[in-house]
Amino acid sequence: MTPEKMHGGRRGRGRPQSFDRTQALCAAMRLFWDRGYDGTSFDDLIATMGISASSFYNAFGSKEALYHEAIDTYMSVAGAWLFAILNEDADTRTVFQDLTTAAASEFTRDDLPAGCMISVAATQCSPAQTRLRDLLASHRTRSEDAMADRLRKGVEAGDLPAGTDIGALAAFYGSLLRGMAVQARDGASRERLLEIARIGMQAWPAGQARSV
Amino acid sequence: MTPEKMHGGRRGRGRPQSFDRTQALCAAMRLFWDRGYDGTSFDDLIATMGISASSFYNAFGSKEALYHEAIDTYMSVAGAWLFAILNEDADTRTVFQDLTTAAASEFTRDDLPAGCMISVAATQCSPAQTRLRDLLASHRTRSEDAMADRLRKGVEAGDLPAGTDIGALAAFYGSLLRGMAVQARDGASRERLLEIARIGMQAWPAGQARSV
DNA sequence: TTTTTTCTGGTGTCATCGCTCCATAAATCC
DNA sequence: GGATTTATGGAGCGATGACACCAGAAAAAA
Repeated sequence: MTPEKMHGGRRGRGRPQSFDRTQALCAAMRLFWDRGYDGTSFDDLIATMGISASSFYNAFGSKEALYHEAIDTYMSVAGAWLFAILNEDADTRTVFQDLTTAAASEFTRDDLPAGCMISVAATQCSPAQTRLRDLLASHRTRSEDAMADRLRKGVEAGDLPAGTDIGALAAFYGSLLRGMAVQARDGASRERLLEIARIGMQAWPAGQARSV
Repeated sequence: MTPEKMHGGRRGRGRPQSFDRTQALCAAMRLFWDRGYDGTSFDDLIATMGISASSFYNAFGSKEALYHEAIDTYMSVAGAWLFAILNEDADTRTVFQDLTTAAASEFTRDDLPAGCMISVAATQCSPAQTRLRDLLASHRTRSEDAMADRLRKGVEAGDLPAGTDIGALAAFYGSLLRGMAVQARDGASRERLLEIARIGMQAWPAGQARSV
């Protein structure tokens, strides 16, 4: 085990890295986000990250290891809004309203690639990438489970009818978010995504005031 | 221009093909459907199709040309249910109800790959595949436009309120279908997809009886 | 300064990918 | 049957992908 490649601690003995690891990782994340795993070549990566092949290999181990790190970074940084909103202290309906509208905004930021890095990744891939596919699918499941948990709390709090099908409702909003991610990648505007979000909230259980 | 590689007419002059072109095309379609364009290699293709490299190249021209043919085949065969339902002579709400439930069934057939070949394809790809990405995106747009057209007829027929935002509603159901396609690829059951479809129909405009 | 430890650029390697060429086999037309 | 036309199998090609190695450079520790 190497001693974690000096995390800020900066007390290694030899020559220090000439590049910012975090920054390089972020650059890689954006590239993977935009082009997917297969669509991003080794050469693209080191060019974008501004480092040499050996530095790359030395600092990140392999393309696949870097992808894992990029996913983790995405989950804890760029995709953190989802879990943050699910932990909001608000009415359950409000939480999901915020969730869908935030998705519309986050999927169309002009400082980041469109859509979501996880939502649609590795749904079609070669048998050699089964591990990657499973990883991505598990992340999707995790997001959906988090939504289900929040819905369950909503039922307990009386925000939702007792008989509400938690799993189905979470799957519905999960589907909607993933569909919105595809739309975003196809170039849909933020306004269009907000309209989709608004209509999606019309499906919220039990009688609300409705309008179209 | 070669004379269309003898379509059934069987009146070419030289040695006849030893394989069924349509059947080989179908096999290729399934492989592309399952693994995507990048995830499907030349060798995978000719192995599955049961032909040699030169036969492949002779009969289909290139991997990309074959992909185009596979997409066309999908649209006119495996994905035909969508347009068929949109042309049904029924109440607009019924049409969309049928659409979403049919999607649940079609996305989980046990004789075909899960999900949809078009919905989620090439959303993340290398710059070299911009053409492919645009092609897929245009197919998605076409499906959504077809839904919008049907909704417009619904407004004209009085099935929907005059002020209905056609584009937004079509985008909503487009998103839902694409999300369902991802769920299907991740292994969601037909029942789960039907639940998603059912909830999606709760978002239908104007006061319907509602229950969860 | 010397030693030690680590980073860095450049080059090389091995596999795979999509594709092509060529000699040959198998049909049809005369 | 002979000529013509087309398909087939097999070998191989150039490009690219991901990775590995090595000699040298640079900084901390002694």
